[in-house]
Amino acid sequence: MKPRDPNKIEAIKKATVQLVAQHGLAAFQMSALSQLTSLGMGTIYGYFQSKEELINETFKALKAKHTHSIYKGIDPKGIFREQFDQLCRNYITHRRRHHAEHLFIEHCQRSTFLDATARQYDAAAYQVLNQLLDKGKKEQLVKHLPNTLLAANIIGGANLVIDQSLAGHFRLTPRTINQLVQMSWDAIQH
Amino acid sequence: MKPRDPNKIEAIKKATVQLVAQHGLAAFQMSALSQLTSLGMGTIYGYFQSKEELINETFKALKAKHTHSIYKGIDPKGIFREQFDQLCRNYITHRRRHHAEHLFIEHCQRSTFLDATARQYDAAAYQVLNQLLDKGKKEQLVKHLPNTLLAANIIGGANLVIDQSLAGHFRLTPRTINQLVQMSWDAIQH
DNA sequence: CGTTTTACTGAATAATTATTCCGTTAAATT
DNA sequence: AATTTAACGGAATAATTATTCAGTAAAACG
Repeated sequence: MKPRDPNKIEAIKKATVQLVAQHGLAAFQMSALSQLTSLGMGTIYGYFQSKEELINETFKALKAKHTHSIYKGIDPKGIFREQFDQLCRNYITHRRRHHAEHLFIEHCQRSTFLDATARQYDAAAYQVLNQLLDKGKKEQLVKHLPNTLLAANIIGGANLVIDQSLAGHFRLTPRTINQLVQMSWDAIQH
Repeated sequence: MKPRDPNKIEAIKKATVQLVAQHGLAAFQMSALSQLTSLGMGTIYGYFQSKEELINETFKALKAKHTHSIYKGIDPKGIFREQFDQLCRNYITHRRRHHAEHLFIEHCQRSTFLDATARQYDAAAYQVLNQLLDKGKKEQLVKHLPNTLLAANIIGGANLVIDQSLAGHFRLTPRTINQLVQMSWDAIQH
């Protein structure tokens, strides 16, 4: 019975991300979604059973996509410092380019909308970073601290800077990105 | 006409913080607030004109309180490294002890609830940190980078670690707090 | 072409949730 | 203690917002 036009599915998800990123989950209404997509209410409910399902499906799709694309382009045989650099840059670039998606994810994580399946998609995202940090420790390049601590410094710092930058309070240039990565490196290096 | 019992005002604000921190602004309902405070709906509306006013008043009160208490206990004549340490520790301690309040603030900041007045309370919070960083640069102890970059690393890292810790994924001990502060120092030091 | 099937629309309905308002209780004043 | 005044509770109402469904258009099929 369900229609299955992939273009519409994607359009609906995309608009959902945009609206939630812009005004928060609290203000996200199906009627606004209908307007933004120029689709009737009924059409949207043809593709998603409920608002909750829509949020969860959108979340899972994004999370899978992100996990995949942040960890690519890293030479598995390269030297550690270069791998670290590449990873930082990937993350920064990705978060800047897909900022609305990251905001959407964070809104969801702080809400009660997500079901159990969706929450599982979350843990997987840190796996490759952990492996990299472990390798760095073995080579005596990285402090022997819990990965949680190391990762928090890298990710947390980057997130705040990027948010400031996209809010117009700071200008991110190739130069300042270098400085940011260097700071993270100084923080974790042995 | 308005009743003015300060105990009730505080009780209402406190419950608001708790509920929003727990389930997000999207799920925050006045009826839940009535239940948690054991006050009738009418009573709450005697103290606050609307849900929106309630959120804004609660936000402003918290923001003012936090800004004040995070920057205290720092010896203005002490040496820089000790001031930096104290500030980091203040922030970490405060965010741990008042985690729900910090979450509430972040939920508000990402929403459309806040009015113009409330948003002004936000900028003031960074002022003392900026002064400290400027001093550090003058003494050649801190990298000559924009404060936004330096601050983001300190605050961003701490936030993530504390959130992980309160979610039960990591144990913060005096030892790991030291390590966290040391990482921040390594990140910003010249 | 007529017929059937499928997708779509959006006003109508249902469900949820903010807000009001009046009866009641407690406190203050005389 | 009688009377006035202020605070409170919570069911009733109003407003908002999710969801449905009967009608319509478009596509697929013979």
